[in-house]
Amino acid sequence: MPPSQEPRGRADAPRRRADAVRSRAAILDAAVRLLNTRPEAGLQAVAAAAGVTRQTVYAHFPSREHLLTAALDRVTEEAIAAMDAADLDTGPAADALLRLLDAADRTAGRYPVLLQKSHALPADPKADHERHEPVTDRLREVIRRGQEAGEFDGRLSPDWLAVVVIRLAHAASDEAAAGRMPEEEAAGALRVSLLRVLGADESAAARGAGGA
Amino acid sequence: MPPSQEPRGRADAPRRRADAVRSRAAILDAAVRLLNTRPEAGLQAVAAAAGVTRQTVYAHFPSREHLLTAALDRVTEEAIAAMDAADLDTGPAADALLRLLDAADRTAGRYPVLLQKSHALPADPKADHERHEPVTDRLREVIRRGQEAGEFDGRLSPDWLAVVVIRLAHAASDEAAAGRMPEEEAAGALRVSLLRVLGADESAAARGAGGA
DNA sequence: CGCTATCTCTTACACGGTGTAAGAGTTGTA
DNA sequence: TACAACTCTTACACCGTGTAAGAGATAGCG
Repeated sequence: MPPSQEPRGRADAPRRRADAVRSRAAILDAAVRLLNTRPEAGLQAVAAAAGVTRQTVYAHFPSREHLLTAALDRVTEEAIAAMDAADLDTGPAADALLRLLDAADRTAGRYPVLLQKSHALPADPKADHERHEPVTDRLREVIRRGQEAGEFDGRLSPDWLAVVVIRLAHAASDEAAAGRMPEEEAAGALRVSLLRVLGADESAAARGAGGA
Repeated sequence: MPPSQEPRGRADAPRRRADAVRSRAAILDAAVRLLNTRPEAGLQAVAAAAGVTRQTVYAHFPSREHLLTAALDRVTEEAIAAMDAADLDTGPAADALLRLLDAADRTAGRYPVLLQKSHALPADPKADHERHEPVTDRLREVIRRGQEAGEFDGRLSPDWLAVVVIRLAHAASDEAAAGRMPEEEAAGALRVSLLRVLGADESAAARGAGGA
């Protein structure tokens, strides 16, 4: 994953110094790490964890909320990269969808607390939705492909079905995390539920049963 | 809805005064009203809206979180009452389920912001889950009844299906609220999705199509 | 009606987090 | 080396939470 933000093509940008990028990265890093285990931590603590003063944090991020947003963007990028690594245009759409969920879950599973509070705190739900767009885009495409191939039923729109898939995946994940369902049972219930709501015949379920 | 908390059978309770209950109710009332439109409002503001001092608030609720919890309990009670008013043991389970969702949605729709932040802020998800138990209980029962009558498929557990129903209902509600789907389309998509995941044949969907 | 326990109000303080500000010191880079 | 960029130190104002004590008001009892 390339840092992807230093040589900002902008000609009017007054050229950022090397230690500035280093500081920014350290802060963002500390924020992700610390806020994941203690979401209510103050900027003081974040700064300390980054080996930096609180004022330096404010030098890079105008407010707590901005820092939060940047941290979430970082995690989202990671998830997107993981998703792109699992080639979604290959094989049956049902399998691709399960691979997609697996990739997303593996990344998201690394930041449980942070993600938990993410769609809660951010004040305006619009930014949250936009952040997730790249994720739902890929999901939508897989669903659309499955519908066109006759693998999924086409009466419900890919947009709605993408939302449904995400919600159900979260539901299964939450139930398992809360200990109300064994991990394995949750995965199975999720798979069956998804295939049903997608209108796929259940033979597809048997094929995918090998995965955890 | 009876107040249901004054003559607390407890003999050791030193008898609460009338203005105390009045204050408590006013505070709770103001909290629900105010926090619903401005969730970040301080206790100062809540107290003012209740016509009371901040200290009086602390006399009734030891902390902000306790007040929040009490306010959510109040709303939950209201939702439960609405659900019990729609007799769920009558008629086809699919219809009962839609009535149940309608009742819940009508109540929850009155407190959009409050409910939005509710499952976010509460720090520990356990209390949140317990609060919703009475709701999921009723939902589970309807699902179980439908399964036993052969109306729904029985391969997925009522526990999981209850969770699924709630999540999908929230999804449809959110999509409509965010303007990403017309209200009517969201309701339709929800109905079809629910019946599919419940394993009900789609003839039931046509019957319920009259409701908004 | 009057007494008393209860409740409310006023005032005050401590603490922590957020955000702003200015100046001195340090470090990267031309 | 010299300048610009960056960081650090120190300091302040503001707001929300939570605690504390005492004076004042009121409900409910006999």
